[in-house]
Amino acid sequence: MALTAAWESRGAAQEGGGGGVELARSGKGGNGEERIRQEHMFDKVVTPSDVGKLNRLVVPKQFAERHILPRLLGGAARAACPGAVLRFEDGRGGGKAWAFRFSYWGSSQSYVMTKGWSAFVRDRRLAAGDTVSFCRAGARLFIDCRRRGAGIVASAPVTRLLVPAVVPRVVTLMPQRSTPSDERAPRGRCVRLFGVDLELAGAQPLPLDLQLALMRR
Amino acid sequence: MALTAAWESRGAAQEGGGGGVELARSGKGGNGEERIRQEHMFDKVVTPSDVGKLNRLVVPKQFAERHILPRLLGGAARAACPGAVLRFEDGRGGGKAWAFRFSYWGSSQSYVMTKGWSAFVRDRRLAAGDTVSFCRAGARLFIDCRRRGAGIVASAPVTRLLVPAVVPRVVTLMPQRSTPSDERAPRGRCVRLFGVDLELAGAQPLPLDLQLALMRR
DNA sequence: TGAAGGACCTGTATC
DNA sequence: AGATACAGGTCCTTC
Repeated sequence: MALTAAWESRGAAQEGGGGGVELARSGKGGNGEERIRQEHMFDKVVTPSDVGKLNRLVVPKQFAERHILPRLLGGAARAACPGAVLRFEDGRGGGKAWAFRFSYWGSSQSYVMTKGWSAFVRDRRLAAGDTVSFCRAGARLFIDCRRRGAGIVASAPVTRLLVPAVVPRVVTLMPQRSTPSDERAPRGRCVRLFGVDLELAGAQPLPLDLQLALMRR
Repeated sequence: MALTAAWESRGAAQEGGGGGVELARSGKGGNGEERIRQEHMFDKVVTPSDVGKLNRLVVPKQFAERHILPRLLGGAARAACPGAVLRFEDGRGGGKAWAFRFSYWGSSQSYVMTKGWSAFVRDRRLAAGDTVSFCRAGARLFIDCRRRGAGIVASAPVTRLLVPAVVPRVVTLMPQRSTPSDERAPRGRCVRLFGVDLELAGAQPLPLDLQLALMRR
């Protein structure tokens, strides 16, 4: 089965288009630096199940059907793509990337990211109440997260501007976890999300920006 | 886990050789009676999953690769035989036989018996902690089981002798199940296992002793 | 409809 | 410490 479909830029990639964000990051600079026009796709405040033993993230149907499915097989629907793999670059930069199997569970009529998801949860120490955020820049996908309480109210329309680098602290309604914070990404950095250009640490720009690989069978 | 003997008569099939067992059973006699030289292959103390809803028995890799795979397709390995059916005669005699689908699950890199296994579990009222025992005699395969606590210490070398007809009771470390014992095969008979000749009740000697049928795909 | 079967996945223990 | 084995799960199709 050929999953060719281009995730291509329909709006944001047009110059000066609608929701694109273009910022330069003055970071480690060098030849790895690159301007990236990013478009926010969606946030989700993860549930206990999303970060628990079920090893899956339920993807809101709207997001799945509006942003992911149309790109798979050029509009062919559920049955056609039983097991696609989506590759997301780490929103913090550093060249790390995450691959998630994206599929539809007919029994619960929901879209999920399964294989690979638990690794992200572990690595980022994601906990219930935290927010994962998905973004794209052209054909490249990005994922990042922020802690609960570090929130930005995400009520803006699709392809909105991303979070500012500095945000007001809000009241924490849920008890803080016991995990030592120094084991996590610093909160300031986490909040920054996709609002800035990503530093490309690796030399090569990762040949496959959006890797849609059908898994065996 | 003691993974013992070669499938082939390396020692046992030679006359008077090492591990072969040859006993006459004076039972129902008649023309169905037959002497069978049996060679023990392997035991497994079944886990809750092996007898639960998963409907599969995980076959220890060593046993699968050393005793089963070489016989399938003349040594062709995993990819070549994705779904074979192994036929085992019931170790208690009576002409009953069990067919199990034998396959390899690449995702967990483990060998399993699937289709047909749950029927055996039900029929023999196999429970976690019980032991299933696989044996062969020439090209014929046999399966039997014994209750936990009725154990024989299986620490003998390859192609060891099988269990004696009478064994000392050993201390039962695990609590006895509540299942009434009269619903099961008598313990004495069960313990006997393959240590005696099998009575062939059926008229025809079952045309295919070792049935290796490749299934679809 | 439900149970069985088939393929897939993952954490844990172990080597 | 990385790789492996496997116990215990998932969903989904078939019957």
